[in-house]
Amino acid sequence: MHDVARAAGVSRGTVSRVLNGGYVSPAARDAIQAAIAHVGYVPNNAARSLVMQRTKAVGFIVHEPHALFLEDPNIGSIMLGANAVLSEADLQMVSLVTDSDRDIERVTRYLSGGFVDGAIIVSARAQDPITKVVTKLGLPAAFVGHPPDLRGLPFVGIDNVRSAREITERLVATGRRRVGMIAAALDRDSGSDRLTGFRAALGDAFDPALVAEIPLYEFSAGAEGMRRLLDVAPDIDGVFAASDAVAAGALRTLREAGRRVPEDVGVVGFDDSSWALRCQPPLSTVHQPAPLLGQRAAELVVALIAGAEPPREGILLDTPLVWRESA
Amino acid sequence: MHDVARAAGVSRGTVSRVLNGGYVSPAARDAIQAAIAHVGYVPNNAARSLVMQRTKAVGFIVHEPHALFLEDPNIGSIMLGANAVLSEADLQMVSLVTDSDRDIERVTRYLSGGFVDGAIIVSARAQDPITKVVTKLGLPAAFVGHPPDLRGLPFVGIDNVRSAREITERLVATGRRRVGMIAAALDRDSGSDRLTGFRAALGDAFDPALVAEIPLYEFSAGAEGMRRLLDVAPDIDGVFAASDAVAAGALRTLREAGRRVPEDVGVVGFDDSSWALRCQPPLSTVHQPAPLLGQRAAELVVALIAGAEPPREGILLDTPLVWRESA
DNA sequence: TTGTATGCGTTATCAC
DNA sequence: GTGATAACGCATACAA
Repeated sequence: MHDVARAAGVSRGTVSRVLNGGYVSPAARDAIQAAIAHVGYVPNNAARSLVMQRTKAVGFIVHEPHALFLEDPNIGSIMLGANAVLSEADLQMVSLVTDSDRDIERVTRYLSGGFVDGAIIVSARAQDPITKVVTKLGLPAAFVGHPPDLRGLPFVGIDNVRSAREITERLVATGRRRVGMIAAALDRDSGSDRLTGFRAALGDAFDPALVAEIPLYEFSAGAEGMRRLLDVAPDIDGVFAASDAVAAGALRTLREAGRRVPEDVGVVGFDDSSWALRCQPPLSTVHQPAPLLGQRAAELVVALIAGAEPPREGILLDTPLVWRESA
Repeated sequence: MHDVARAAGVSRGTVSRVLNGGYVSPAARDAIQAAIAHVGYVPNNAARSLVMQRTKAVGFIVHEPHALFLEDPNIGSIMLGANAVLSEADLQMVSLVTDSDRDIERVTRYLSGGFVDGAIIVSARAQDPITKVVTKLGLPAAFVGHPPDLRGLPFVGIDNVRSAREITERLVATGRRRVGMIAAALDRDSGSDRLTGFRAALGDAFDPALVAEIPLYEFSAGAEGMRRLLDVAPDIDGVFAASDAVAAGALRTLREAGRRVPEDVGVVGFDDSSWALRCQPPLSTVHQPAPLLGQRAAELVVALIAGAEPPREGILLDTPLVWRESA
């Protein structure tokens, strides 16, 4: 900047003013802009954030061991949704992957070090180091997903229990007698909530034997889960898969077993991701508004950064059923 | 920090020394650490980078309009590979998504503003704003993929021409007479190179009519491409799909058309992504070492940041064929 | 309208 | 070993 000021024959203060839009004469402005272009000057963000106390950057963190970046079709959409509104607010979204404990430790340092003005955090827990540092620092943050122990912090999510109950009821309404579930990720709230909803829908008809548990929302695990279901209940005629990817796996197993879908067995999924349309037949499923989740979360942090009061309670988004041909 | 110094009864300089590991008496050290814990002090990165002239952060940029984060199964693996080595070097990887022209402009500002010490850039072009700013600033950077116009800049990639030629030759060697290609993303070097390799493998037997062009590496586009191939050449008995996702789409079309794979027509893909094993039958394909790509690129920037000379030429990684049951 | 001076929170170079 | 003090590059209140 010193160079620019000298080249333009003005003081550094004036240069700063044209950069930030203050009072400056047209003549000086022109000279300075020419000088800027000439010396190829770029302002130093570190210095700027030091004095401004803000970076115009917002962190996007998926706090999940071994980044399910690769697995979960929703994450990407959430990211893009968040980025859209952050971008509109001229905030740079920086996404931080936490693939190991060491990463988590470094990310917390990054957050607390003042590199970002706020953060969006996907799938966190209250006892997480990241959640802790956020609350401790009072960093403007919004969470996506709502683990039971996170109440009190601003979040946006969906009602997994209710969605699961609704789609199960709809499945039952197609006349199924023996309906089971491939339940995934029971250690996460999304997974256990979906099972809860399924159970609620069935009421007395619920049969624990008809629940196949798998660790993750994965295609291959879904195929395996369906195999187990078929073993314990060859007469099964309805299946609620905990996600579309899981449902796709189930479909594969059913085809291999010679069962027709939806004639012999009805299958429903969850997410309404690209899997749903890619399946044969296309899946009936719960629409999860992933991009909207990201948008709302971003709007939250933007408001928080602007000084707004954190909302008293979380935001729950609608999850309409989309009925296709698999049930 | 002022608070810490006062609470511990020392000067700020001494506090800084225990943080960075300098000579300091055990007594003072203990007092300071206690004070740090007590006031909940966290160092300010902005101030630190301002004086240190480094941030210990590296940008990871996928420079592709409308982030193919969602589409490309490789990106995630490249990211994780890169993060692994950056993490090892205690560097924070921050990934920047460019989903619009506005994003691109903001990301260039972010890069030039000194928020990162280096960058890894996936699928860039020489005339890109991002590439330009990188070269102009002399920012330590490594590119993944090697568009023809990028020579001179450090990169790591694979030999698409050769890989495509090899797998096509292998496909022909299974006795196929009429082999076609579903060529995707011909506007990108990866896409056009794979077509070039395919053509080279076939030599005189190459028939332009047997090339179906699709815009992106997508399942549904693959299904559509296969449909077109079947129209122009019902007797087709071999297909090279430009990616596994494309091949998966082709498989769907073939099944719908009543063709058996590999009996009636042999199909091969590219990437060796999760699609390959998910297909029925599992795909023969070209293994693309995505995580390694990320690792090597990260190693490059780490070396560059440490002051190493940029390598004279790019690094090309091996792409072994993996032969399964689809051909 | 513009120049000057001060401070943002650290590290690093000195003397002590 | 430790305490002052000068940068680092910028924004801004104040003076001119």
